[in-house]
Amino acid sequence: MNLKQLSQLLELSQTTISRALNGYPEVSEQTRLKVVEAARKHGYNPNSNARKLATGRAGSIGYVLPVGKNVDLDPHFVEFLSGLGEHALSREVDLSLTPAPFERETEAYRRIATSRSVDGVYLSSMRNDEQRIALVRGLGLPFLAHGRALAPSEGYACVDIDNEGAFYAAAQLLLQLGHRRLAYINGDIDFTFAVHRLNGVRRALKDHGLPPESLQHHSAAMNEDNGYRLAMTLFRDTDPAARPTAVLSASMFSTLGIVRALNQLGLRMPDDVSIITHDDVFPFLKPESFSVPLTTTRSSIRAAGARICERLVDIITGVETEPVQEIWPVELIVRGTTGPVPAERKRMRGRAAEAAE
Amino acid sequence: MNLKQLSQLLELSQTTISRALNGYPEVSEQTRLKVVEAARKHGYNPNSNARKLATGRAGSIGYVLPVGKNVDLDPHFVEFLSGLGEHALSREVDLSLTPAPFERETEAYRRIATSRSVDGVYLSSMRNDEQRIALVRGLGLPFLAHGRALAPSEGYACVDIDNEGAFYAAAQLLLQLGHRRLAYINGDIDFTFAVHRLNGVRRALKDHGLPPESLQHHSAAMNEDNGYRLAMTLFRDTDPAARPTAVLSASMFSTLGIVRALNQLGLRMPDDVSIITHDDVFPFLKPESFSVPLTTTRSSIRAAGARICERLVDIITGVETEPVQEIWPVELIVRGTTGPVPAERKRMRGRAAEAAE
DNA sequence: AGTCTGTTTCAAAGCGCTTTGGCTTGGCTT
DNA sequence: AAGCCAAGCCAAAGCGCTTTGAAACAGACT
Repeated sequence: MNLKQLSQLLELSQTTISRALNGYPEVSEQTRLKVVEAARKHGYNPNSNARKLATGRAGSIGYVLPVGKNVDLDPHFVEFLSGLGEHALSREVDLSLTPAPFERETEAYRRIATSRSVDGVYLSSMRNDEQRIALVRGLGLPFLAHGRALAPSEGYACVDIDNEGAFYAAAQLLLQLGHRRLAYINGDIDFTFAVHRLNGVRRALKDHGLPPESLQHHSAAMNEDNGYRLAMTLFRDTDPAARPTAVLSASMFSTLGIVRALNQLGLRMPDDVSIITHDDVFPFLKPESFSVPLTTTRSSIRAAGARICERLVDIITGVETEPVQEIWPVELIVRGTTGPVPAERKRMRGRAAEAAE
Repeated sequence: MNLKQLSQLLELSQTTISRALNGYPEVSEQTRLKVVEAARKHGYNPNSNARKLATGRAGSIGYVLPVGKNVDLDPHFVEFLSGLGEHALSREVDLSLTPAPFERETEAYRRIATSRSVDGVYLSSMRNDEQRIALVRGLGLPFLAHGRALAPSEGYACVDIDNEGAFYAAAQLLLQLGHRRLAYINGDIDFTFAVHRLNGVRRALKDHGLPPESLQHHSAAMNEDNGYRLAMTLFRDTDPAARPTAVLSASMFSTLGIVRALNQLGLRMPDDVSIITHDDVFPFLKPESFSVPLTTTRSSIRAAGARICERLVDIITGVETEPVQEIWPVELIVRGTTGPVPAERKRMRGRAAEAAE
């Protein structure tokens, strides 16, 4: 059933049917009702490709899906997608994923843009040497970034969290608890979020008058393996006197591994080691689900997905005109894995003992 | 730059250009070269919507994304997506996600079908009361199911793993190790995979002449929380003599929780409790990444994604005509969490002691 | 020279929708 | 009675591509 057939059936012009269904005012309420009813009854739906061609609007937002034998779509993506979908629903937009290996990414964006298959794209996993902003802008493709680039640092729309602020606050808490030797098990430093977070930690150290050497920084993909491996290096292979007393972790996955290493080495949280982890709010892995509930910096990646969909649609439809950089604050939630530095703890126990005598 | 402009530029008809670019034989090699070169140079890409309209092919496969405030897109999906994308790449198909809340799912499929926005869909998370197969078939929408329905049990194309066989083998191993009281922490029993797995476990028990009561079966969404909660119920709240000595777990996420509970209760694997888990092969959470490496049944959900994309394209293009049900075998991989039943273990230690005297 | 065959090109007709511009109609003003 | 306006409808022209059917041309064969 197409428009022509329906129009013949109703003995009305295609124009009228189209207008009736799309809510234009030039059609009487009476005919509109008749049309809508008939369309429902005969299961008529406009052919989306014809409509797209006629309007020039695709009604969908695009994403270039990085794929390849060794590329893992990480769970952050699906959580983000969840949020995006949640909002997409209310705006009736679809999501079009174009798989592309890293080396053909540019080509993929180019194709998306010139073939007009989507109205706009969102970019995520921003890198330090980010090329895509210039690319899609040059292609005239509306876009919204999840995260920020280092350069250009302004002049484009984005949604990001205050990574630097979050890790500044986290490091500050540890410093206030007396910790003087910190470790940070960061994500891949090629990504800007990792850079921002590191900046936050370093700034906190500096503000406390500590030298850069008081931080041991490791950067690697955020997964259990790396968390375990790096924690083992930190705590097994180093001089106990030089060991960090607190660890910042960029992800709950890394932390799974860190906790495993600590357990294996017989180190306890927070008595021997304090931990603060960034929590992206995964429904399937919660900070409370650890042997000791994790102290975390928290920001829902899903909420970001929903917001990004919302704003991207606004950008596409021209509601949002100026490129605004929206930076979300991040909560620091203290649970069980943060405590006074061991020496301090000992001293306090000592005092308590004295008092008891 | 569109076809018309390019044709004027080259002083050739649109027909010739179109044919040259699409590899039809009716155009001389010389002009083809000229056309291809000019297209590349001017960055011409056919408008995808116009092409879709003209050909009637969408060049993309669809998926109805379940969303809603309380619906979690689980990590299985993203892994699956990874595989799908990997293959989609080589076939130049896109992936179109249509978000829909559960109660409007039917409507979403209907809309997808009548609007011809995709060439076919894949269905996943098959339920016991599966309605979608009849629905999409009725709509004339080519499809491929990931997993099987209970009814209809045949007559449609699917890719599934041998869930029953896998859990039969897993239960059998435990029984051979002397375990007589098993627990199975299953996924949501509304899904067919959970039913198949339960069938496998029950069949193994029966084949060993054990009564149904020797299995404690719990069904819940597969996450850390539920794993922890159910394991606590099994091991803390029950009479030690009636406690299961081995646990089957449907997912690594559940197992994270189970292991946490066991740790907390001071029970050790495999000395006190044996565990076998199903492993979907997540890159970010591996069976080796547990305090004791997990014995697992293994099947890559990512590989399934790739295969499903491949077959769905075949189905759409008419290469695959008969609906084949492809059932993949599942490996059982013995690692550290499976051992003899505690009593047996004690007896063996007793023997060893006797022998030593 | 005339016919035939095969190659290469083209004009034009869709695909199914939206949208422009114009046409009727009836009611209202002057 | 003539003129005007808004409301409601329509025919037709796109949107940018593919594909059909026909034409033009060259070379080969009578």
